Amino acid sequence: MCGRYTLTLPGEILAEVFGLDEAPELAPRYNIAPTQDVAAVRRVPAGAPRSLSMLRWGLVPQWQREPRGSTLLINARAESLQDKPAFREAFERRRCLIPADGFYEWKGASRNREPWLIKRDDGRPFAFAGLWEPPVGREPGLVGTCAIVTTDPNELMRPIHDRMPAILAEPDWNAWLDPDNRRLSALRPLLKPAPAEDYVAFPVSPAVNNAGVETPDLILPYTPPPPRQPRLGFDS
DNA sequence: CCAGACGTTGTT
DNA sequence: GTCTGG
DNA sequence: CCAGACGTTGTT
DNA sequence: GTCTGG
Repeated sequence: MCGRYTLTLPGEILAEVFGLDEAPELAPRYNIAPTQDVAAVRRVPAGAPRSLSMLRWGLVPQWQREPRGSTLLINARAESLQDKPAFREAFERRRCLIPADGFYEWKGASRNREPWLIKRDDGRPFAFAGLWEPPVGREPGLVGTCAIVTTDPNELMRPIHDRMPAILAEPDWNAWLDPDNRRLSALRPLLKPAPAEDYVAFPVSPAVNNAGVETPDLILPYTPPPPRQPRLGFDS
C-alpha cells in the first residue's frame, strides 16, 4: 500500500529529526501522489553525510530502456525484496528514508471506499523505508526514482487495510541508510509493522481522492454524510 | 538453449 | 476493462 | 493511491 | 542484469 501521503512540517524540523546539515526548503504537501517528486534522505556517495534530494516516486530499474508508465513501481513488498529483479540491487545498495508525517489508506471495497489518514499521535515525522535508482536515459533535472516498501498491517491498520508502509524505527535509520551495509538478513527484520500504539487513524474527506487537490483541510477529521434514504419500494 | 518479463494493489 | 497521468 | 481517458483521418 | 517459461 501507501499510494498517498503528507509531508507538512517545516524544513527546520525535518533537518533536526533526520540529521541533515541544512534545512531543506519544502512547501507543506497534503496530498503527495505517485509520479511526483518526493523528498528522500540518502547517503550518496557512500561515506557522505545524510542529504535530502527530490526523487520521482515510481522506481525505474536501470535495465529498463525507458520508463514504462504501465510498470510504475511505487511500492515494493518487504517479503520479496531480495527475490525480485526489479528491487534486489536497490535493496542491496540504494536504500533511502522517505520522510512523511501522515499517510492515506483507503478502507472498504469499490463503491464504499473511504480514505483514512494515519499519523503519529505525537505529530512527529517518521521515515518510510525506501529504495531508489539513478535516472535512466537523460531526463533533465531527474535525480533518481524511488519506491516505498510495504509490509503487514499493525493492529491499528488491520481494520482499514491489509498492507501498510514499512516505517523504520529511528535507531534503525543508520543501518538502513549505510550503502556499505550488505547484511540484508539484518535489514529485513527492520521492515516490520510499526507499533500501533504510536499512531492514530481517522477518516478524511474523499476530496483526497483527486491528486490535484492539495489543501490543508484534507488532513482534518471528516464526518461522512448520512446514507441516502432508500427509495420506498426498494429494499437493498 | 533463447525469449520475454522484470510490480503492487485491489477486484472479480 | 485497461491504461496513463498526477 | 484515484481519476480520467480510451482514436484516426482529414480538414481548417 | 537476472529470472521464468517454453
